[in-house]
Amino acid sequence: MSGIRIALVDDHQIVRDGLSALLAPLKDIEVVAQAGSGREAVVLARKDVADVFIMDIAMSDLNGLEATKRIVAANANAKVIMLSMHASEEYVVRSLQNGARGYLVKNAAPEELEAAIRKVASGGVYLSPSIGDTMRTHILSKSAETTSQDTLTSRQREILQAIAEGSSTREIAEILCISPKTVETHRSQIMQKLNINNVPGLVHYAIRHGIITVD
Amino acid sequence: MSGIRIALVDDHQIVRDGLSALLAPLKDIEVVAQAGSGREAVVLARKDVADVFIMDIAMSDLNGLEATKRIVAANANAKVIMLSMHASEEYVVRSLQNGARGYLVKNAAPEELEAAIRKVASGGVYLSPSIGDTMRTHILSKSAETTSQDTLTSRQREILQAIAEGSSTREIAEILCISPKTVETHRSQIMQKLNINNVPGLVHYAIRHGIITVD
DNA sequence: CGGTCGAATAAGGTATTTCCCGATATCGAC
DNA sequence: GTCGATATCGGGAAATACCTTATTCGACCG
Repeated sequence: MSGIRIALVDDHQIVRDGLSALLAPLKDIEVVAQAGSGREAVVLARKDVADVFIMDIAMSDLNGLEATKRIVAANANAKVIMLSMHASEEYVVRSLQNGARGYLVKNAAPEELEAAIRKVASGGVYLSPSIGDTMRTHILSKSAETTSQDTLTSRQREILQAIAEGSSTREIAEILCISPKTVETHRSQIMQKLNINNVPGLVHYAIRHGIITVD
Repeated sequence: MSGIRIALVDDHQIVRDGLSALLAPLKDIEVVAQAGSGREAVVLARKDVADVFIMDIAMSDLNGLEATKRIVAANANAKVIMLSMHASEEYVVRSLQNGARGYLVKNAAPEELEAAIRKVASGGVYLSPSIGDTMRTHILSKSAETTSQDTLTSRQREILQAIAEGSSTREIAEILCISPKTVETHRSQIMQKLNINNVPGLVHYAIRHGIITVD
């Protein structure tokens, strides 16, 4: 292997460029692509342009968790490292469940980034040191767990995210290239599944389950 | 002046390091300090260690707006460039009101960062190009402008809370013993004041401002 | 292999809600 | 004492939601 090919996924260009600059001195690590959204990242994964995806967990158009799931589904070679502001247990667990191989909190030292990339590229799993305690408590408390399965399908989560971010039915239909009627149907099915019957309730659910973030 | 001294303020070290790496090639611009919180930044300002502060607007311990106000109060020489994810009119106006000299959206090109630093260091004001339209609409749409203050009346807060908690227009009307029409009027006036035009947006606002809680 | 089931897509028709206009009364400020 | 902001309502057009039904497609199962 001549080098490790990296794709940066974050909806802020300045963050991407910053990461890119951080990685530039490392000769065998090359940033070969950038994506400003989850959707773009999935396209990159299909083309197999990169070995490791460094992905912000919170993005507006298709969030990092969902994007990760699709990336690993689209390309078994692709490894994903999640970048997050939170060391929240739920995010970590969900990231790993969705196929991520690494989880870095954003206030990690830059050396961690390199370490994570090398570990993940060689087939390992890397978690920020600050994750340790979180995970331990998680595993211990896992006895009565029942896997907090959201019964939502990925399509439903996608639509829920858009709704909770404030997109109108029509806008969602246009973005996803489906009929507004279909979006309505999805919305009602989501509401029925979750037993929620108003939009604010959906927003609360989405926030609690990390589908969107409010900061 | 031998060079421009920069202080980076962001609560994520990896973002600070990224910015630092971006600025490293510029020989007359030197990053002399970093702060991981607004409070630390204020301390730096008192010591007069930097000419220009590059500050994330969203920080947990003391947000960028408040920190900016204290920095310019503590050191008249200090200039502040806000870094934000949003081109929101409100943030821009509040930033400038609080004494910031520049406003950059995070998905700006890296060249913008340099341009902003030089402009601000020489006493000017720099706004991201994408701010132009925002500001123009702001000035136009507010001929009778009085204030861009988001000070909702207590009645408006009351209604906003109910909306954000999931009550329908009709339900709110019944609870408050007023006409649904009145509730509608309140809602539109709230939306107009806050420049938000959908219910999820109101929910986000209410959460951010502690009018409701999600946890 | 045929059947069923869940998921995604969509349409039609009715009910409800929003949106845009306007209106009135109060109340504090200048 | 007028002016602006607030709080209260209504009419009517436009948009949206809600309910029901339907088709397609892959998966799974006996």
